[in-house]
Amino acid sequence: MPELPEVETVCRGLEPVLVGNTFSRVEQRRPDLRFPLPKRFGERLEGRKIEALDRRAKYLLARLDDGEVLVMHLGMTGRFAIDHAADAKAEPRQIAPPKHEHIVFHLNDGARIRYSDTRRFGLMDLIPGATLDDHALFKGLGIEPLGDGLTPEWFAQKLKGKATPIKAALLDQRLIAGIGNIYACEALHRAGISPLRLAGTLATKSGKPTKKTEALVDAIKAVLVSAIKAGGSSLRDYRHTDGRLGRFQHSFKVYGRAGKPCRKTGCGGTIARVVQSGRSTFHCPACQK
DNA sequence: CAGTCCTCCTGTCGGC
DNA sequence: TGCCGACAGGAGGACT
Repeated sequence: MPELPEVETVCRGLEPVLVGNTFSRVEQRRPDLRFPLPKRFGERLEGRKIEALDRRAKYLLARLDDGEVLVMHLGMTGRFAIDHAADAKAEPRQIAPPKHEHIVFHLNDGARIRYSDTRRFGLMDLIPGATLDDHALFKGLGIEPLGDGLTPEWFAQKLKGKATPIKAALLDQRLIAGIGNIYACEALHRAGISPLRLAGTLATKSGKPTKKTEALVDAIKAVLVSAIKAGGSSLRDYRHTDGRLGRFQHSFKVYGRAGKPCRKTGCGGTIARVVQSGRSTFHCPACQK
């Protein structure tokens, strides 16, 4: 579910509540999400002040005052909801928590942050900040698509000789980190590139960028920036931390639009759905080459 | 090594 | 209605 724009939106929603605040108590209702939660997870968080909240790829990183980092990933269905201090106080104690609400962070000022995750593909871990980059989750993670590193020259060099379809390359978090199924489809449509095209054909033999490489780099950045501005995309589970829905799903040109007309001006094509490496790809065969 | 497929888990939706 | 299969935003790990 949540790809870079959704995680970024969640990060911006949590930041003003978390940063400068201190965990007073953590309710942990099951021992694991996708992986076992760290030993003594709650106790290790209690009393810790949150100094900063960052996003890396699709991960949220809460920097704690003891040098540890609370790493959080939303998987497919992870969701944070904030109860501000006044609301948390006003509401009577719940009789039974919602079925898939697994973790509740209580903060010193009385606010609560509730994490729910139906499918439990999310993860949380506590990792020393100094070793974060060497941790298995982050070692080998690719560059940020909205950073300075993503240039046509860099991308062409990476794609050179690749025999995999460009759609799969966009989903490979070891190259560019943060793009998921929706934004891979949307970026390719925006760039006029077929998702079936082999990645290596987006560079010259010597690894130089082509017009297509440039178009794709521009499209990736543009679609992610637009989606962040719209507060992400809401399909099934994704919500802002205040419960609002994202709006970018209304701007989809291809995702989820199989059988509908292509929205590119003057194209006249029909959006098709194909399956690539087990996942749905939406594209317009008429204008994506 | 590169590339592909399966799997974790729960819920929903469409077809018969 | 009920049952069954397909599918859903991710990504680690096991294959070939």
